Amino acid sequence: MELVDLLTFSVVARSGGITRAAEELNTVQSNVTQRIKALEAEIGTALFERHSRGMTLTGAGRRLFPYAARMAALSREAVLAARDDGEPKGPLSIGSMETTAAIRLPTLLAEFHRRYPAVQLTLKTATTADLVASVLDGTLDGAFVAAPIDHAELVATVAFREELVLVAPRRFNTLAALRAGTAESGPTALVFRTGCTYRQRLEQVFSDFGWPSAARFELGTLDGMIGCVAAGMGVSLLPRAVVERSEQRKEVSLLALDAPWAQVETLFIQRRAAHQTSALSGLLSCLNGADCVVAA
Amino acid sequence: MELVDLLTFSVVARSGGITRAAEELNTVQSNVTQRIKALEAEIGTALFERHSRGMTLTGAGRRLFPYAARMAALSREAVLAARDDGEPKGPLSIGSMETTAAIRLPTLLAEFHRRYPAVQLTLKTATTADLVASVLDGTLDGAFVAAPIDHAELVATVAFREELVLVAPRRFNTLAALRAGTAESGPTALVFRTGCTYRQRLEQVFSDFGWPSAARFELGTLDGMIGCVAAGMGVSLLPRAVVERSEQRKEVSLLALDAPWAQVETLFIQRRAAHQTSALSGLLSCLNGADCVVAA
DNA sequence: CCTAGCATTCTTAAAAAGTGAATATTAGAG
DNA sequence: CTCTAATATTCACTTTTTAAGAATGCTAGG
Repeated sequence: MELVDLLTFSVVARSGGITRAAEELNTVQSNVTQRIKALEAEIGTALFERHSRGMTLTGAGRRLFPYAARMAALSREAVLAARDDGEPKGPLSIGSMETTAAIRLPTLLAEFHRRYPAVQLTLKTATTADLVASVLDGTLDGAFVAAPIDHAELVATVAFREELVLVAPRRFNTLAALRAGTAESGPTALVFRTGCTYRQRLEQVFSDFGWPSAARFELGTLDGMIGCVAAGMGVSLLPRAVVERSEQRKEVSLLALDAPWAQVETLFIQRRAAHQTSALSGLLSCLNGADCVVAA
Repeated sequence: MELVDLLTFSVVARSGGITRAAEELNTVQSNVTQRIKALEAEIGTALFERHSRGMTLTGAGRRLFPYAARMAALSREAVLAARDDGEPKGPLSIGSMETTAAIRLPTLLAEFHRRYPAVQLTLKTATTADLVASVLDGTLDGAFVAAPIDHAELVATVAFREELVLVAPRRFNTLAALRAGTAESGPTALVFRTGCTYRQRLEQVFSDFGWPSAARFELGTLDGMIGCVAAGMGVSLLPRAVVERSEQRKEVSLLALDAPWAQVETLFIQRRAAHQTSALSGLLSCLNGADCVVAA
């Protein structure tokens, strides 16, 4: 059994047919058929059920499938480990939640690139659940996700601790004032896109305040959001560090929340079993060394 | 990079030379040379340092080496997982300490074989340290070893709890009598071969009794040992369950020890990451179901 | 009862891997 | 210092494996 066979198997299983798989693998049907047949002969069981509109996995195929992915990931890792002579270089795939990417990573990654210019870093932004899955299957070397993460295969370290504050128009300088000065259903919530943890948190907070059905306004950029708050359009929930400058410029009010609402941790996760590349070590040293962890 | 290449690499690394590796792989030198060269080209680094009397691994080679073993183990496991349809069958490699193999396993394995005749079980006996290593590298599916085992990659379950008792000649019916009736340096210790946990324990007990330099007499069989004790040759340390019959036949005295000396656990260990074969599940169900766990 | 989409089979061409002899390199013996 | 034995490498050649393309067979859906 060779890795090519497993790759072929994997693609056929995913695409559900020899023809589609052949296309994806840039080869012809007959070739794929032979590979699958050889694999089935070697293992001694049918891996697919054939029907006229494609193939589906048998029980044996379903059991084999995860191994194909693991073997592929392991072989990739092996090559990287062999190449990795301690000098951070080569590819490094990192994932991040949207907000962290927007707020925290620019400075971190700039520092990282300054220190280790030979690393080709790619950043993928997605939701926490997606990122966890990607790290687990080896697509990503690591990711910044929202706490809590509790998975036996993952190692998590606290990357950032944020204090979330309500960002309100200047005229509301206390929570009481905000409550008094807005409609029954609450102020408009200015939020990032769905899947963002801060957004979920804001919705919890609003619910706790008795504003479960407050209006939502979705924005894509941090500056836009602060601008909208300053213009009196609504309130938002953001890390204090990010909006402190805006407060000092007297554009907005920052309203502190009770600890359970305010505390939020961003974790950096990586696979427990994986070899830690020098590039990844470099990133972690940037994380720790570059004073990026903001105390709550 | 294919699995064959990694196997070739692995053998060359282990044997330290192309010629020896070629022999082991049943092929010719030139072939191995080509494979290694191709692998090095693909990875982009030299994996071996060539000198006139063979080859040794470079840094990159040393980093790659463990992956070769892991990939091989994973591919073996993949095939077994695919073949395993829930009906215990096929090969199952189990390790055990000598003593456990002699004392506990016969009934357990008989029951196991009765229930699952399609499983081809092989039993390897060795020391705990060896067994742990074998389980970790995938050579064994599981092993019975002496507690404590604390390794992140292993899962351990208590298989047997034994009460160890001093087995003494019939005339010593108390510990005091034994102390009084033997020489200053203590009685002869009848022990299994080195590496056996009960032997270590007996040596600790003797040391605690002030007999650090008592004579040792090494025996290979349990019956021989009991016979020697009965003949008044010395004392031994064995699980109570094993020697109870001998006591009832008034051949020997059983002298209980204080709890810390008497308690000993036999663990069954398996790799955490590994797929649990049906055969292995079957063995575990025998362990739990067959009332093999003797309460302390 | 066709037809379109799919898997399989077969033949042939190409690529890869294996073989064996020749060659180069070097440590150690004489 | 030279020779020898052990070793890796190179090269020409053979065998095996794999890929490609055409042809065949199967089946659901119109």
